[in-house]
Amino acid sequence: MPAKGDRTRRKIIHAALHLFSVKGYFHTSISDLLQATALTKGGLYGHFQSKEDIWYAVYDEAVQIWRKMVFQGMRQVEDPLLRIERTCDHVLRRYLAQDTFDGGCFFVNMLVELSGQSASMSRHMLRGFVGFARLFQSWLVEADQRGQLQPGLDFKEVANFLVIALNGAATLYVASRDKMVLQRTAGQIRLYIHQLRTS
Amino acid sequence: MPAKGDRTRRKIIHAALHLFSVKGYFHTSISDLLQATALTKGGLYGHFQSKEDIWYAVYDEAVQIWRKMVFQGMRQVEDPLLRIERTCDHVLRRYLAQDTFDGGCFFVNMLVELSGQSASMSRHMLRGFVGFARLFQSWLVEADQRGQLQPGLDFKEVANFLVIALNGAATLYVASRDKMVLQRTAGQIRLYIHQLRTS
DNA sequence: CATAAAAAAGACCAGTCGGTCTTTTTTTAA
DNA sequence: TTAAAAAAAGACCGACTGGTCTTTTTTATG
Repeated sequence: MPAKGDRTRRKIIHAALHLFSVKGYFHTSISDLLQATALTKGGLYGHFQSKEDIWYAVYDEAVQIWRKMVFQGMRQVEDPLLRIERTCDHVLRRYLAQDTFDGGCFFVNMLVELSGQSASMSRHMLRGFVGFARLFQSWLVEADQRGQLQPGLDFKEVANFLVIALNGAATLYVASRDKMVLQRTAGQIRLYIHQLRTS
Repeated sequence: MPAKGDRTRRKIIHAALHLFSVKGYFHTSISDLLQATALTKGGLYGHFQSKEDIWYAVYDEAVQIWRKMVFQGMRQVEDPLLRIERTCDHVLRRYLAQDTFDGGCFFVNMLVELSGQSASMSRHMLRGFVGFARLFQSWLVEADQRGQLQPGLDFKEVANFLVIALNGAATLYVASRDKMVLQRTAGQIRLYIHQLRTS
């Protein structure tokens, strides 16, 4: 079983993850990738068929890292509303504030850049965002079954709004590099979630 | 007074505004611009010194259009909280939902794409976003002076959160093209603002 | 209508783009 | 240690990048 190839492949993926995050997909050239990996064209194209191919591998890797950061220890949190609050907090104060990928949020950056450019790539990402919203929605349903929620709430709308707030924070943070943006957002999201509770 | 030149200049700006919105700044080539304006290099570079020059002109134009759409009739609204609500609604249901520039929100798209690429361009835009947040903040102060707000609110934080929510809606809308995203966000923002009121 | 100035044309530039292909080197396993 | 396979090298490709510059055409004005 060849081991060297896997290592190189991973090296490419991580270099690309960093570059795509910071420079964007289109503005990252193959030469940038070659420089970052100390490879040549032959070396790189032996592992991937195309730039787009690299992107899909990068996306998968990014999802794995993101999941690990954001949902860590979340199974033990029994209160579903607290789980939502903590998850949002992890997105803002861990994933974003610790500059996991540099260049802000890989997913939001790519979503904005690739929408209208590559139908398949943006569809791919959109599925991720929708899945995230649906997870929040299921936790809201869970909270409702426990009688924790105010009556008359539209769960889908609330879940959507949370994802949107996180996305918005990522856009403003990437430009300002001001961690206050993240803290303020975390504060308001907590407030918002508290107001969903039965008073 | 030459009139033809101005018309061509405007034609370039509008074509670029559309292309930058849909394809992004880097992914829009000068040839794209030439094709869209039916000009040649000589014609285009007679009006602008560089691609970046075009961008700055496009930005100014975009701001003008955005302002007109979003703040229309807002001076007559005396209740500052209602003014905030209406402005957010205009951003979502007019500016975004009517696909003013195609490709979602020009400002958010550019902010994400150009952050970390061009310090001057992203600083330029960031100033716009900060100004928008400050406007909300001043309206919140106004509302507070009228005794309309709950005690203990952080105006800066609230203003920031509103801008962030609008930004987030733009990112999700550009990818999904689902107007429900905008309606849901409008609903939640209204709810959020209502909860700021003295109960 | 003539003329000066503005506008547009388009050939040209060096550099870069993503990608291919043959050759060489390195790694792996017998 | 050697042979097969995997990995990497790097020359090469056509297309395209943003931008310059001289020439031609169009426009506005006396």
